[in-house]
Amino acid sequence: MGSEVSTGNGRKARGRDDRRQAILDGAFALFARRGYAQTCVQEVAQEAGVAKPTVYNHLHDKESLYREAVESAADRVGARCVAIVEQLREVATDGDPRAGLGVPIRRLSRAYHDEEAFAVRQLAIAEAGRFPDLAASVRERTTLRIRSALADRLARLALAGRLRPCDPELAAEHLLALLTGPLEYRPDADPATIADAAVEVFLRAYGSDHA
Amino acid sequence: MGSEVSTGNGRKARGRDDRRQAILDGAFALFARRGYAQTCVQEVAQEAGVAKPTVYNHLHDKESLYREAVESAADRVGARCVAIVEQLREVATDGDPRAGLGVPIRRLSRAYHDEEAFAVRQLAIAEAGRFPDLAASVRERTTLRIRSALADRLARLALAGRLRPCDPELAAEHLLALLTGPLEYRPDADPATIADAAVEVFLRAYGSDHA
Amino acid sequence: MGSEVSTGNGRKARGRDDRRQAILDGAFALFARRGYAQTCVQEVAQEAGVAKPTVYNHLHDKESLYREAVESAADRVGARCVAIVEQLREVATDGDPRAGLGVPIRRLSRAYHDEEAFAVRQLAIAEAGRFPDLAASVRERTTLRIRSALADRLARLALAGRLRPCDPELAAEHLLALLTGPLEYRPDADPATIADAAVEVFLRAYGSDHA
Amino acid sequence: MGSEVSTGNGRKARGRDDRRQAILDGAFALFARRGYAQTCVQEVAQEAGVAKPTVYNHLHDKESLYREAVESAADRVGARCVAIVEQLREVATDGDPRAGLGVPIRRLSRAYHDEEAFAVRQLAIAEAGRFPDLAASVRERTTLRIRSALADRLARLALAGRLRPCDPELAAEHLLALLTGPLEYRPDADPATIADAAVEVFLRAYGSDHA
DNA sequence: GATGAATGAGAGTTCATTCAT
DNA sequence: TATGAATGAACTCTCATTCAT
Repeated sequence: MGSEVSTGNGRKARGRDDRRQAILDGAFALFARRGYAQTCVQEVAQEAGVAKPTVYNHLHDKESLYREAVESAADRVGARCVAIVEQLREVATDGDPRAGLGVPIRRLSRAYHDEEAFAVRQLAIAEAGRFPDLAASVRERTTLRIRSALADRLARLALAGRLRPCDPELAAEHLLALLTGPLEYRPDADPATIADAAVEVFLRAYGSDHA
Repeated sequence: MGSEVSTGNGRKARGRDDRRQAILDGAFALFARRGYAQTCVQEVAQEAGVAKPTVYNHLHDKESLYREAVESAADRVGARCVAIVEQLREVATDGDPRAGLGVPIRRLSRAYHDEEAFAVRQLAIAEAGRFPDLAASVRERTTLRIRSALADRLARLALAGRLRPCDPELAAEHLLALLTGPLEYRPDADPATIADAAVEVFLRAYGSDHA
Repeated sequence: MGSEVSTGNGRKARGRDDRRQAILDGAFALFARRGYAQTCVQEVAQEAGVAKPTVYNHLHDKESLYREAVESAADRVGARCVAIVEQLREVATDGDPRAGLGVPIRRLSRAYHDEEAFAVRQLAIAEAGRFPDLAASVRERTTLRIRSALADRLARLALAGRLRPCDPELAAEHLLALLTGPLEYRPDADPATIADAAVEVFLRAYGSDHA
Repeated sequence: MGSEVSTGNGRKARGRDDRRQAILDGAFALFARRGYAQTCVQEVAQEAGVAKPTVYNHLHDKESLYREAVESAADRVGARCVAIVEQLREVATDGDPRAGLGVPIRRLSRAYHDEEAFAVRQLAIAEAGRFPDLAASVRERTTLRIRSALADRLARLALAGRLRPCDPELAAEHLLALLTGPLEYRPDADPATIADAAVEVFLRAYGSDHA
């Protein structure tokens, strides 16, 4: 309660931001379901329970609306995945790498292939013509951020002698590729199974010889 | 006389198909550059040097136009890649696998990541809302076909003892993933370099022990 | 204050309805002059002094526009004719029926054959293919309503012994047919003359014997 | 067989006319079902089993096609009705007019209200905007021709003292009106019943006093 | 700040009509 | 003469965006 009324300003501002976020979330859902051109601002307004001009008050035009909706969702997805990668921190530096990697990588695989993550990637690519830099922006917020966090962990493992010496950035790319690639071919496969096979292959290629 | 008739017919029929293909090719180029909604049929017609209704005579509506343009290009890309994979036939069954794989995989990497291939994948995903089955259709024509051809080659290599025993389908997926994944992170990287690293990792994981 | 509000609301609401009615009236005039297909929504908008989408805001599409324009005019025509028929109320129950019927039937004849009434009937029939129920709807609003009012009057006359006993519905149909029929053959004839002949024949057939 | 091959010219010419008439008949059926604008020349061609340009070879453009199709059907309808009216010739000049009129008028009623007759009247009115003189042309070919034939018969009856002296043209209009009018109000009524009531009323108004 | 109403611009689609064969 | 193919011209409808309240 205290926080609710802490300041008149705070409440208003929070209210504004909430409404803005509600619009963005509804917009993202609609864009994901129907694509940019099929989704009209009218519908976004309805979904958020406001009138059309209100949408224009918060997001200046349809393009901003799209961009911000996608980037906002990308941040969410990126944050989720990075949080999982960072759980590799302690567990993975000792013990059998296979055991240490297994569980987190499975979780990463699931998070990286859930509905929202797919939608973010799709929307970023779909309108590459209209938003030439959106794909890069989303990549920054998701893939690169995740790769970076993962490379950190792999570097520590290599330093600890649990992986053979390697370029950690490239190793991370390879691990993520092994995670993502097979789902291209079998969209209905179980991410966990894919993950286990990926770890297997990754360790055979990158594990230290005496492992 | 026979040749006259057949030529006459052939010319006509060929003429029709040529025009149709010209429309599809122009459409694909425009769709790739601007996306589905931004591209108007008028422009497609201009690009192909015909009038708008002619486009409608050959392809029933804008949606068919898109679908057929994308599928036609997908067939082209698939055929190119499969042809390269099939060059692995002779070279790869003897000698050092590294040497045998290196060149064709580099070529595959380039073919798999050229402009047209990118565009095909992008257009298939971009309008998943409007064409729910197009992505699958394109996957069938490109990725799955290529994976299948590659799995054939890898199976022969495994049989020849040049790879460790493995599920050739999964091995193919992994090799292709190692080829494709890193380009997601560094779109400007050199496909050849990527390819070499991919082969390196692949062989460390899948090569027979005494290699 | 109450009046202010109600006026304000009234003005707004009235303004909306006025604009809607203006669109319908303009549309009816154009449809009558050129037919459904020849009239484009653009012109309707111009005629009403609004922009094209405004027409679509008020009437959902061209078909609704047509239907509502015709039905609205039909209501007008029906109301006019019924009002005339109801003037038969007092005059016709005593005195010479010929004298009592003469004037109102002349007026009815004119009202039933004025430009708007013709147009309504024509537009209802013209697009019977596209609007299979419009003809019935218009008949309900005009002919049947008028017949019903006229049958009421004739029933009273029969009850008063001024007409021979008869089915008033059928008698009304016959009177109206005698009024309308001849104009089919001579569109330029004077409705009043036609009316007098109709009354003459009607009374010879339906008048009480001692008249 | 003889007539089939009587002359090469005859056959050809007959073939031409047959094809032309087939086109007109198909066109009339389609126009009746869908209206002028909804019917496209393509469909008319299909219905007649020829290619589109063939239609243009026989009938110069869509407007001629419509006009000629409607007029041709109008001639058919008019001829049928006139033939029936002319059966009044012998029967009606002696004996009870009621008996003499009854049957032919029933038949006329049916012929005047069959599907084709309705369609002809509808198509003539429907496109009054585009073909300002078509309604008059059709009226000439149907209503006026029938009225004229009927007036002839009624004149003979009057001359024979079986009807009171009257303007036969007007009397014919009135009889036809009594026949047609009630069907406006009850499209599903039985034409024969209507006809009987019409004859009843007509004779009460126009019958000679001592009948 | 939020809304109902209005609009300018533009796109897909259809069709009568004409060539070239 | 009959046709397959091509086209110019329209027209319906939609939508992002802006006023006035």
